[in-house]
Amino acid sequence: MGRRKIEMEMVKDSSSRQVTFSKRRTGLFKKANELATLCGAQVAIVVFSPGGKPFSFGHPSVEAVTQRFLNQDEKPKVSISGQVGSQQQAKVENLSQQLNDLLKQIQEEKKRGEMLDKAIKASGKHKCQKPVNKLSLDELLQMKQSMEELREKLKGRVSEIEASSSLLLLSNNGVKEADPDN
Amino acid sequence: MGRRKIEMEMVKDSSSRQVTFSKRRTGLFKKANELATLCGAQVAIVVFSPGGKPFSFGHPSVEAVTQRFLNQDEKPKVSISGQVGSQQQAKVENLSQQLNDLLKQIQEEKKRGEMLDKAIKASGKHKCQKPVNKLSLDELLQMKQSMEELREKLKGRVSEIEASSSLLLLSNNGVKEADPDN
DNA sequence: AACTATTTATAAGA
DNA sequence: TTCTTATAAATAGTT
Repeated sequence: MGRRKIEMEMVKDSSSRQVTFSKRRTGLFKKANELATLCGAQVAIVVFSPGGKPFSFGHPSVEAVTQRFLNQDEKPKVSISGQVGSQQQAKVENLSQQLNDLLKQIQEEKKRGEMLDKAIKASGKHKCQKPVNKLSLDELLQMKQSMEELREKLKGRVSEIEASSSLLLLSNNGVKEADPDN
Repeated sequence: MGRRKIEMEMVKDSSSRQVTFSKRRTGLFKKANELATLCGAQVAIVVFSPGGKPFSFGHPSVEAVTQRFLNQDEKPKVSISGQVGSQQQAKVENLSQQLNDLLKQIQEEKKRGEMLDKAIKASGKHKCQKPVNKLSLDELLQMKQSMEELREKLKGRVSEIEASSSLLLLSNNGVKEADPDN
């Protein structure tokens, strides 16, 4: 977005990279602030510069966003209890199992996709002797579209789940704002 | 940045606000990805939509960045029954890792889908009007159906996992004891 | 979900 | 670093 278009790869010169980082970090935080203001959304960002320095942005604050889940519904404070602990453990294990299942099913879809590829190549090889008719081509295109839609949905859902897990992690540890100038 | 300049205040119309959120969230994540790529920086973002849905972006992952962030200014953390707490944390981390892997596979799938697109267009160029042999056509139709069925299964499964995530969050909330601000 | 007219971000340069 | 400016990119309104 400047005098010239730049390749999307690591800026080689260390000094230039630092300049780019500063400019773009400012831009990113500005965008985040706009998103929060315009949409009433809550946003939390943590960034480490190439030099390893931490920066953060939060609206209303990094902490507020990470604590949101906990403040959502009031829960009676439960003291340390082996029983609660094992319930948690069971839930984590159950969650892991479901993720495994999901993984397997996605792999199955991958196989099917590969078979689809073969079918298409095969029909192409025969040239016009046994070519694909319009109907089957439409079917293929439909199939492709539905697959892409599925992937998009999955991607979105997984992001949401990831966010949940991350926030859980944060809430268990506590969060602290970093000084942007350090 | 569009047809007209807009005021930096909450978009009043709920529907428009949702559209604006989607567009800008996409833009924000793209900017974050560029920052990470160009500068070799680590970035983590968590956003709540006006509707309350969580979204996240992370490079290399939200977990990796948040962990680093939390670890840098290490605080003596009061743990209920220290052992259980760290076990839970380890499990959540592992869970997050699995989710990351899922994301990667989905992205790989997307690439494959793009190649499929090319293949379909290529076969379409031949303008072959003759139908494919019955066997392969049946195969294609079968494949399409099974894929659609799989799609439904996956959608249901993801919903279950989301529900489990919520339960997990709630259960952990009940056990939390240490002050998150420390 | 695409499409443009504009605005905004920013890569170079000073 | 900060400012300037030519250009690339994001996006508001529209379809």
